[in-house]
Amino acid sequence: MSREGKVSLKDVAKAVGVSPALVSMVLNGKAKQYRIGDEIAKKVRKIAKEMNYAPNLLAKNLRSGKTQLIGLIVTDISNPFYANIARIVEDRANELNYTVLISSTDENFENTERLIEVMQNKGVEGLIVVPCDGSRELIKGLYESNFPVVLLDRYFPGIDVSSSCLDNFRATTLATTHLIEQGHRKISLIAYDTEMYHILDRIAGYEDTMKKAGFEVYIDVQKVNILNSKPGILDALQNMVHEKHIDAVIFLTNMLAINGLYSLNEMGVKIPNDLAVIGFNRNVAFDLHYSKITFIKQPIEKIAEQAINTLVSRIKNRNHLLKSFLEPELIVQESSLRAS
Amino acid sequence: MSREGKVSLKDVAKAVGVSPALVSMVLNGKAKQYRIGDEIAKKVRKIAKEMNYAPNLLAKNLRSGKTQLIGLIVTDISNPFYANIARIVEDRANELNYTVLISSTDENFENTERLIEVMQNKGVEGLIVVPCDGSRELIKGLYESNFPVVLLDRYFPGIDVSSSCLDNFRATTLATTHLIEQGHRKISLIAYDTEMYHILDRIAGYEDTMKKAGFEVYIDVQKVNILNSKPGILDALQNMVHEKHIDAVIFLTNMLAINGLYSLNEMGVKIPNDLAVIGFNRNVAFDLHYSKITFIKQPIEKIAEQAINTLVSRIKNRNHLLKSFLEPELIVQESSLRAS
DNA sequence: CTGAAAGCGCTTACAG
DNA sequence: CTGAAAGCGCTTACAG
Repeated sequence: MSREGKVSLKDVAKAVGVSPALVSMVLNGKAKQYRIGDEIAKKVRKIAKEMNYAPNLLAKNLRSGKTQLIGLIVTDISNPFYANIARIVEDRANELNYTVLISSTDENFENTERLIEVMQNKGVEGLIVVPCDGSRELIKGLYESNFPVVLLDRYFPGIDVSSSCLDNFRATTLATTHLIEQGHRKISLIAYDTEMYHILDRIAGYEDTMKKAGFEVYIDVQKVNILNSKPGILDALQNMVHEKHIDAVIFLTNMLAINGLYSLNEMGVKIPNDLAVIGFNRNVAFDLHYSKITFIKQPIEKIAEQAINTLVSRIKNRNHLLKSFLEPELIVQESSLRAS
Repeated sequence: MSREGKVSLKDVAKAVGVSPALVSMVLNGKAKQYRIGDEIAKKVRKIAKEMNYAPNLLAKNLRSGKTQLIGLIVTDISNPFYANIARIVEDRANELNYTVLISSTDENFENTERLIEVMQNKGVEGLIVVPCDGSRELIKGLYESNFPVVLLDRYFPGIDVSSSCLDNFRATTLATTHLIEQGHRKISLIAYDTEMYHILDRIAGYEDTMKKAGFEVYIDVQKVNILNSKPGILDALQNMVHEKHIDAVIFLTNMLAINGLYSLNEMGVKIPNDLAVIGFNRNVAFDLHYSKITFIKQPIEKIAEQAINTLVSRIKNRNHLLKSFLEPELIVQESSLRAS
């Protein structure tokens, strides 16, 4: 016996005095389909309940070839952004009768490769993946082997894999436009060094807006190492503030913003008088900052729900493809307002 | 076929020209035990690798009666504290060859009850649970049915269930002592309204320290509603500051501290000059605050590792019981220093 | 309308 | 040393 004291289908069948097959049919809601008598069906349900019968999902899944398992591979589940995503994916998956397996890659390609394999061995029917730098071909391979995948937060243009992301171009367009409207001219950007399109699009939205406004001469994008961003950010900010005398800075991720604010505090830069600041994603630290930080808000729930819904559709229908780019919102607080 | 294109044990056996049983034994490292020839064993391993064989875990687990699955039930996985815990449990569980299922209860008893049942139906071999108010008997029942459980972050005295928690009494003892040493006398506490012992112990540590120091007359514990703490905290703080003229306040959870800092900002209270403050758990907002917030640091990694290690020991050995209370650390920053 | 049989992919006694 | 058989708990054709 695999689970001590657990009642099996057979036990119920014996108690009712019918075959296990009949019990299985009734309990799976196929009584009608197999034209099983109402009386007997009712009796089966009643006794199953009394006996506290719960199906052994392992057996059920083995037999049906379905595991009702999906995998969520993020860069780091302890990052609040992904923790929020996980919570929503979890809740929605449960509604849809799926169980979620979660793992973290730490932005590492080998980990990503390994985790995908591990998850597949565990029988996941599909994956939601936050891909890291260099994983384009890996994801493409998954797609080509016809395995259901949905990318989350980041995407690759040119391959037919579904994705659920922010409209990153629009995000920085909103932010940059707002700063220009506030009278800022020398606006700078702190990004990290990557080939990933979510960041490239954010940079493009900024550059495009600056050029359209006629400020191309001030375009200044500084890229730092994501795995060790603190020193890079401090250097970049010192250069921007002391040498280039910029008016405003947009941080392209939450972590860059947080580390950037540390650096600005250290440098004694006053926000927004010395420098206007815009951050990315909500963070309690933004609201508790002496100058409440303006930030780009991602529609986290929509991104997560879109991802899980798309994945499940894809699992059920081999031809489903959906790339969605969801609308950001600029939450204007004190840090970006024109110095008075 | 349950997984398209997947090679099964049988396929490997056929390719090698032996029985499935033999392949199973070799691949499970039981070649020696069953005295299988070195040659043949090597050949099996080689061909299995070439064919990219990966066992169907569903079948394996069904047959062996083990799922290698454990459940982690927290109050909210999107809470950074639990997200951090989850990350560590996840990593450690993988090392031990277990897969983790995660769910959130939102501090709700019915959810807890339901999730425990759902997880058991999914075949988890044990559970790590953050119990909510009112779940004492539920946990006791689990224990009595001999199901492996380890409580995390919170515990119940008087029942023989393993737990991995902070030494909460010591946490507030450290904090209160520090404030007294800084010359504060009218020290107050913001707690939430609960019967749970992690909070009661924190209160006790404070009261005990205050009494020993001879300040019983100033003992002032304010309890707020955890599910809607903002208004309660504001009221409490206004009362404390304006009526009782306290010198210092300790917030008993991270969330209380964050919401408390909002309120203090609104009230225009200056930290630490008007009021000394100590928070709970690390939070970036503490370090970015205009007055860096002193806080009680939990040994998150130890708590998480202890929980998973204890659970796995318990799964393997029916008589294993371990209640651990781990050492807090007071990280002293500006917010608690004596007004100069 | 209902039962007996086969089989999902694996492992573990049991023979030899 | 190795193979054939049974069985984990379930579901799905197949009979009747």
